[in-house]
Amino acid sequence: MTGTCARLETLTTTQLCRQSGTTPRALRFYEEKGLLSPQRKNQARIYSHREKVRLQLILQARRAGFTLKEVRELFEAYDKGGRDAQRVRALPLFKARLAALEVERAEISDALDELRTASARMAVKLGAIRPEVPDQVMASANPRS
Amino acid sequence: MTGTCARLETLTTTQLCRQSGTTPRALRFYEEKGLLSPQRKNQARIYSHREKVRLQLILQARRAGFTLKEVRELFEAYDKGGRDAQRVRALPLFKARLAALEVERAEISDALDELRTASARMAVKLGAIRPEVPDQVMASANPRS
DNA sequence: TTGCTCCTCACGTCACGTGAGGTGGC
DNA sequence: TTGCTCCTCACGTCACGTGAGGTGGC
Repeated sequence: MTGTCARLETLTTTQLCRQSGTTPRALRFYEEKGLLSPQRKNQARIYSHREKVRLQLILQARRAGFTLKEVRELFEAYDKGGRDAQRVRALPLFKARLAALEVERAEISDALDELRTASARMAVKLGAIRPEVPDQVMASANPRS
Repeated sequence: MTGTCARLETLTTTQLCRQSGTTPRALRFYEEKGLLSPQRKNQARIYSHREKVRLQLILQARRAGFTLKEVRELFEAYDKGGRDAQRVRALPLFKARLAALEVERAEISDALDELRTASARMAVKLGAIRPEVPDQVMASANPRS
C-alpha cells in the first residue's frame, strides 16, 4: 500500500493559502459547508493532497459562478457514485452555467456601452480636451472637432 | 410656477415597480439607503417624476456594477453642487468602473473557455453521441469521430 | 364584513471579511 | 517569558428575498 502514487505531502492552512491564493477564512468556510475535511493535529488543520485537489476544483467552480452548494453536491456524487455518477450530475449543470455565463457577458457588454456613452457625454460637457473615447461615440456628441 | 415643465403624475409603489421591473422591497431598500425620498399619504408612498428618474439612474448604475453607496454620493453631489459638480465626481468613478467591467468580462470569457473544455471532456467520457460542442474543443478530445 | 393594497418589523441568504481573545510548541 | 502560528466565536457586509402580522379606504 505504500505505492508510488501516494502523495504524502501535507500542508498547513497558511501553506495551502499561499499555494492557492485563498484566505484561512475561506478554507474554514468551505470546511463548514462540507467541501473540505482536513485532518487535525492538536486543533491545527492538516491538508492532504485530496483536499488540495478539491480546493482547486472549488476555486474553478467559483470562477464559473457555481454556488458552493452545487459544488458540494458534485463532490457527494463523486464520493457516492464515482466519476461517471459525478459526470451525469455535472453535465446539465455545466450546460446551464455556460448559458448563464454568456448572458452575463452580454449584459456586461451592454453595460460597457452605456457607461462609455455616458462617460463621453460627461467629458464633453466638462470641456475636457481629447476625452479619449471611441470615435463612434464621439461622432454623435462632438462631430468634427 | 405652474409651468409647462412640471410633471404632476405620481405613482404608487406597485405602479412604479411595474414600470421599472423592480420589487417593493427594492424601492424601500433604496429609500432606507437615502437614494429615494418619496412623499407620503397616510403611510403610503407617493413617487413623483423625480423619484422615477432617480430610480432609472439607480438601476443603470447597478447594471454597471456601482454600489448603492457610490450612487448615493453622486446624488448628493448633484443636490449640493448641480450637474457639473456631479460630473466632476462621476467621471473618475466611471473610468474606474469601465476598467473593472472589462476585467470582469475577460474573466467570464476565461471561465467560459474552461467550462466548455470541461463539458466537452465529460460528454466524450460519458460516450454521448454528437455532444454538440465547438469543433476546436472536440478536435483534441475526439478527433475524426 | 370581505377584499385589496399598502405598510412595518425582522430574520434569512450568499461568500466570505474582520476583529477579539485564547492556545500550543519552539 | 516572548513570539509566532493556529485556532474559535461572532458580528459585519452587500443587496435585497421572504414571510408574519397590522392598517386604510373602497
